Amino acid sequence: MRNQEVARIFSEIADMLAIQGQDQRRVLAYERAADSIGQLERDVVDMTHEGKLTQIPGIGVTLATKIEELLTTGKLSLHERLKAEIPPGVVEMLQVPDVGPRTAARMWKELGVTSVDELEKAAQSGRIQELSRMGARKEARILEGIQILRRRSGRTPLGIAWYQAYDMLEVLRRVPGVRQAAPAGSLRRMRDTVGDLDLLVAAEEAEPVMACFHQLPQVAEVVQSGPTKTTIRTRQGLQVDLRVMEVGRWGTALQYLTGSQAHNVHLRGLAKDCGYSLSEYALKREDGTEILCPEEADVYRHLGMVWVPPELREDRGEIEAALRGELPRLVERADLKGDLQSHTTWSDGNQSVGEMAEAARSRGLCYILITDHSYGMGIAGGLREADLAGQRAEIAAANARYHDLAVLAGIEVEIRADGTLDFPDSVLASLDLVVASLHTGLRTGRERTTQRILAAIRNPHVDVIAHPTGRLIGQREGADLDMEAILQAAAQEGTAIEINAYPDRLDLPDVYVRRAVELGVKLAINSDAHDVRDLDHLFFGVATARRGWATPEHVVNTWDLERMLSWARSRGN
DNA sequence: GCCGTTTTCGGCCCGACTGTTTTCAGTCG
Repeated sequence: MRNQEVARIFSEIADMLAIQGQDQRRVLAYERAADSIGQLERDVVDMTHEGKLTQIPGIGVTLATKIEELLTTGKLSLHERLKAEIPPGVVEMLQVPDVGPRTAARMWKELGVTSVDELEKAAQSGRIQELSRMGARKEARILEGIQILRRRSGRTPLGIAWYQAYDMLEVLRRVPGVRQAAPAGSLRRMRDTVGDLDLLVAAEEAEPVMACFHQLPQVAEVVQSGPTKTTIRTRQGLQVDLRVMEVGRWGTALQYLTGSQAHNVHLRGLAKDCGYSLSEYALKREDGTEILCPEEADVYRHLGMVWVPPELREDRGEIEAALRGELPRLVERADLKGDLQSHTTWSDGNQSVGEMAEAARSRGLCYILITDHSYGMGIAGGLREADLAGQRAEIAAANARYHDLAVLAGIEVEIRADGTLDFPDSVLASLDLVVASLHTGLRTGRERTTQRILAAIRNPHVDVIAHPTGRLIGQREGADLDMEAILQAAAQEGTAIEINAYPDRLDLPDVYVRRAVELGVKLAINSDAHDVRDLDHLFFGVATARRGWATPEHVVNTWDLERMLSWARSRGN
């Protein structure tokens, strides 16, 4: 059973307990456990065998026992019992915006509604507004919520949400009186997908900002609107929250709005221990006097710690590390000296070797590895052995043109079904670096897929394993892999694991980056550019690395050319 | 439900907006 499955069951239990009106704390405990397991960098199965479940934040003895039951029997008695008591459609109703556990329970108990479809019928027939403390408006909201739910297409990839947020912020920044404007929420934490956009503006007056926000061309509908907070839905169906704050409260507001929820809860608990109450407005002493925090760092400083980079704010140990003053110096885009995966017209890229080289140079890189596909990737027009000489000539020509950029000869070689590679070792040895990946047979089972990758990791000519899980965000789950075995092997062999910066991939996913960093695995942040513009995606790859606590030292393409090549040569090239 | 050099019991973050209400519950983040 995979972590996501355990997380889903716990989350369902939380929903069902909430519908039953049970203690909110108990509900929260299950929600927290679900979150924690969903973000776990280790296999929960392995953790169980090692007897380390209670080391997972939010997992105590009771929940650890439940996880064991789930993994041994494939079922959880509490879950089964709740499922027998509450119709599944009632739990589904929680997906409807503005329907929470109380409303769902009342619909079920008082109207006999047991599905979203029945809820819609009840609303259309006016039965909901007849209930006490319900009204026509609430009923209309529920109907609207059902429509939104049916249109909703899930979470938005970071690479798309990022540009949408910046387009809106660009306009808001020009409103007179605006001092600062920034993204917050999961977007600022650079999660691989975001559920909605959170924007924060500091301004002398809120009204003009809100007025401008309402009139943005992206707005399809204003969902709610108050003096300091407005929620809209864009034409693409993305929800955007805007909060406007006084200039002097920027620090607390940005901290609050960035989250994560778990990070904030922990931080506010800490504030309480220090005799403060922390909100988005200020740190408040017990006598009611406020300490304003114009900058985010002020908030952390008052609580006795250093500023925590947003990418780390998931309550995964960053607060403890910040209190000790031991946060890592995370890798930054400016640390990258090269890119180790790029495609050209020799396979499925849009530009020539020369054009890619120029684009890399103009983005401040000192080296770029040309990695066209090998022939096994037939759909991408992969290279045959005979093509390599011609490509090498182009690479040599590009090198002759620059004194400040090295164009390296590489390949993205296909890992075949049996774990062997498309090219013999003799060919691979002639290249500067070899990147290996699999594009087919991702669904052939955990054991087989893991073995294929392990074989490639152990090949001394292979320097980098590209997009290891093969996931395509929002389209395809990653392969079922024994990631722990893969990372252990990579650590032992010195093979680098790629963090593919393509916004659809961001693969290795952040939770495994964290584990890779713990194990001392070498990482490579690569654009996988098929077009010169794709080189800009490196930024998202860096963000993913940062979310996994990676420092420049972990990332081979922050190293200068000499050191990077000497590592590659030590691998057998 | 979890968690702890204040505690093994008694805490567990804080506020905006909405709707149906004359003071607050529900939802959301």
